[in-house]
Amino acid sequence: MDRKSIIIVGPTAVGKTEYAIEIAKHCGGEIVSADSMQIYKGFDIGSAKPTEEELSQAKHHLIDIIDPKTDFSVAEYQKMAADVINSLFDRDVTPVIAGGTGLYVNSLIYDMDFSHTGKQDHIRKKLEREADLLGNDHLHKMLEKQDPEAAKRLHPNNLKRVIRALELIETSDGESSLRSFEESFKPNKLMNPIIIFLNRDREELYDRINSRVDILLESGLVREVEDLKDSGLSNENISMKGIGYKEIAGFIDGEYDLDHAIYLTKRNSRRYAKRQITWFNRYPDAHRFNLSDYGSKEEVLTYICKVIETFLYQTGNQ
RNA sequence: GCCCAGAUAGCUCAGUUGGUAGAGCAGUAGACUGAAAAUCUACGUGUCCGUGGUUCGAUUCCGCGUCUGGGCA
Repeated sequence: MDRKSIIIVGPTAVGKTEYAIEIAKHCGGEIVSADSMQIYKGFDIGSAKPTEEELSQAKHHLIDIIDPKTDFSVAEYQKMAADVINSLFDRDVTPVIAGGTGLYVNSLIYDMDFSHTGKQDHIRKKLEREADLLGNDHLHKMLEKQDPEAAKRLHPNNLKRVIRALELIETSDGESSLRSFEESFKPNKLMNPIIIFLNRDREELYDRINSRVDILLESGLVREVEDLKDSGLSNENISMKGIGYKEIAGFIDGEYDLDHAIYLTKRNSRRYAKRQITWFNRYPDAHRFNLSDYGSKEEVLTYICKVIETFLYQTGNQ
């Protein structure tokens, strides 16, 4: 039996959800989300989760399952996704992995190893304090002494990364170090994926992002953020750092007016889309589709499905 | 109609004692191994409103025009 999977990636608001559903229907697959916000319970409007109607059209996994008060990370995602994907393979169902979180997708298609030390809160806090007192360069110099390779890759101002690297050294007797992207560029042999990279002309994409933010507000985004805060979530929770959430939270806290919150949400979504495109541009084997080049959704789907069919019915020889 | 102020990057504006210009924001490009919707790095762009004059040289000074604010009638 071939263990083949389909991966749909692309920037926010490009239309991944609807295309993933069509593709899943077309090849009898089930959708596995690779989205770091849609995974949280209660983050419905701001993360643009699929609607009830969309959910009923294809089975979705890894959406709406994590308590937003807990700290979640790629490591957990990788494990959960692997379980889901394996169970789909067992049932001879094609996984259609869809989402915009590049690191999550990488954790599936590349051999990324998260078995070493996890997050170490006390060390992290200590180092953060040190950076505060002595400056970013100080921590970077510390890292340089103990792991020159990692230090070379990390800019001193990228505090989170520098701290993470030091955290690894402190907890593992210098054994493990922060590994580079290149080093882990080995494909995960269990996956055998075909990657579909959906994009649009920049101007059109930005128009879609801007008007989607307006729609999210009309659908009650402010209310959703208020409810989340009432339920005990604070701005410090990782889940609340999502675009649309942190900006509206600032408005609710009285830092600025709603118009400014909307402006920030739109701008940050645009910048995020830009970063996603940069990330997915690194996938050498991705099949790219610029949706702006086609007359209709049906037309694109014809082409996409053709590519997928060729892939699925190739006899696997891995 | 008269008086005053302004017109410079996509936007808001600074500046050039006359030698064709720079900040913020927007934008563009990139990095990424346990926060990733996070975090970090790098980079432009210009008929300096038009027109005539003074000048070796005008975006800068002067005249006229146009437009935009504000005031007075």
